[in-house]
Amino acid sequence: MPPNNIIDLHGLKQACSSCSLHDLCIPMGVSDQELEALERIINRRRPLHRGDYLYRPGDSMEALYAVRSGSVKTSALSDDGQEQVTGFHLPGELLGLDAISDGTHPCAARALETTSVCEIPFERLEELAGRIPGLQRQLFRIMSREIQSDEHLMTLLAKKSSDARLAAFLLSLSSRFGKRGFSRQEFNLTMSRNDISNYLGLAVETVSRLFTRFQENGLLAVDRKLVKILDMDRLHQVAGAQAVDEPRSGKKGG
Amino acid sequence: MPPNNIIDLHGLKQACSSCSLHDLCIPMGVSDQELEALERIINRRRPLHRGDYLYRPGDSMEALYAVRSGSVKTSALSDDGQEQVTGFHLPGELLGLDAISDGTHPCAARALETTSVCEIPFERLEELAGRIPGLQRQLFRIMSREIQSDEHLMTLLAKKSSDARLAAFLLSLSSRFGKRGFSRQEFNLTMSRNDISNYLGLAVETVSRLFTRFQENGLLAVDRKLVKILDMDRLHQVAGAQAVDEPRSGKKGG
DNA sequence: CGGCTGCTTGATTACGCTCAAGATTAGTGG
DNA sequence: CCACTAATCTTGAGCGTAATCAAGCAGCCG
Repeated sequence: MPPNNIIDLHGLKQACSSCSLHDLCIPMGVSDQELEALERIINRRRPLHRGDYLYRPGDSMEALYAVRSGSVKTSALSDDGQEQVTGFHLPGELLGLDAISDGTHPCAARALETTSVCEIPFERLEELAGRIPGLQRQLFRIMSREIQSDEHLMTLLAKKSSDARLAAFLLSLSSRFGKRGFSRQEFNLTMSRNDISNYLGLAVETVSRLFTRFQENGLLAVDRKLVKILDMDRLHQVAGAQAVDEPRSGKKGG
Repeated sequence: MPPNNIIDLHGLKQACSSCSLHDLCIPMGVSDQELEALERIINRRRPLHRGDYLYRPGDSMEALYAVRSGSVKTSALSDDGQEQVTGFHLPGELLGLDAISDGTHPCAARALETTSVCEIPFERLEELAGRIPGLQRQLFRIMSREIQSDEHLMTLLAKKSSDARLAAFLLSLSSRFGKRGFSRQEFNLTMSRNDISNYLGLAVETVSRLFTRFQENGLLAVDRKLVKILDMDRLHQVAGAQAVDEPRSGKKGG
């Protein structure tokens, strides 16, 4: 008989142990035996299509979600009702951590492309974490990392010029793609220019102009959604300092 | 004999059960019995003076800290070496959550005034959390709340005008002081204008001008560090929408 | 093929920054 | 307690970056 610790929905098996995201996702630092217990509580959700909501603000939080493939955007509504994109999530990343405190999702999560996720019922995860120290620790670590990266983004928004923001954004994507075994030089932006600008606290027009300028300056080759990083070093410089970009005309970046 | 679950350092007893911050701090949602176990691992630190570091970036993280009295500012160094203030922490708030993932503090924590903190050795806290479900849950909640409030700040930095930022900042302080039993209308800013401007992603001069304008418009009465909120409703309006402030000259807020 | 949405480009505006100087406060030592 | 210094804060003038407004272009859907 089929082992029922491997749930088989929609004709696809899933198992953390064989998952390529093992090193990035929850299982990291958990023994094989403990992994089985974790696998037993995880459900596989039907794949989401572009634009589908994984959850909406106000939805009660029953589970965390780990992205398996595809990508997801999370966004909050500010007091005055406008959207603020709070993050883009790649395979191996955990969604819904901000909902634990209230038991209700403060954010929306929407698929940017065809996306599949693992659903991890939170109560059972909590219970398991109490019994498996390595799992508890890993959850603390993941949440801590989230806080750290939020602080990083705060710094970006508070202190950096528009070109530094976009450069840092591209480098972050590059690095995350690299960790997942994809190219660090060339990748597809699954989100719209609008999403990017929203996330970075800029106007769409500014982001569009920046892509053009980065391309003119030989930092990137951009073809619609496809981005090729041509000069990683200079991109790092642009991301680090403020407007150290070097436009061909000699005038200071803007 | 004195119960040795109440540690007595520097002549001061401490006990979570009798602490006025009970409802805000870790103990919330933990039974009396479990509280004793928590109290046993918490150390009391000698009070910090204004400017003292609780920890510095790069310090290894051995403990979390709960503010008991006073206030603390946390700040990170961005790639290009400038300071970014990431938060101001009032009594009952937990510090050091961003250090769990690496075991190293990415931020500095500095006392803004004479401040006392509880030191909570993290390894022992983790171990305890594994045995006390309510404690584990409360820790997840606290970290989740931190993520949520970071997202809120991201929205502030990405979308709001300068006056909305300052208004939101003051309202946040007001609400937090209120929860601690202090006045919501009148309080002291323990941080410098520089710290505020840094935190809000503005120039010092802008913050200074905003205080002046808020006062001219009858929103606040400001006397150096002392702030009195005169019109809470309009301050909320300013914080919510962008530049809905109504300067006497009739020109739109800027 | 037509209508739509998303993206790009241009012109102009404005918000908040920078630079600069002066005022007030806090800190220090006689 | 007061004088002196240093730091913080306030105010003003001018500028620059990115937003806004406006139009045209390209890709994508039915």
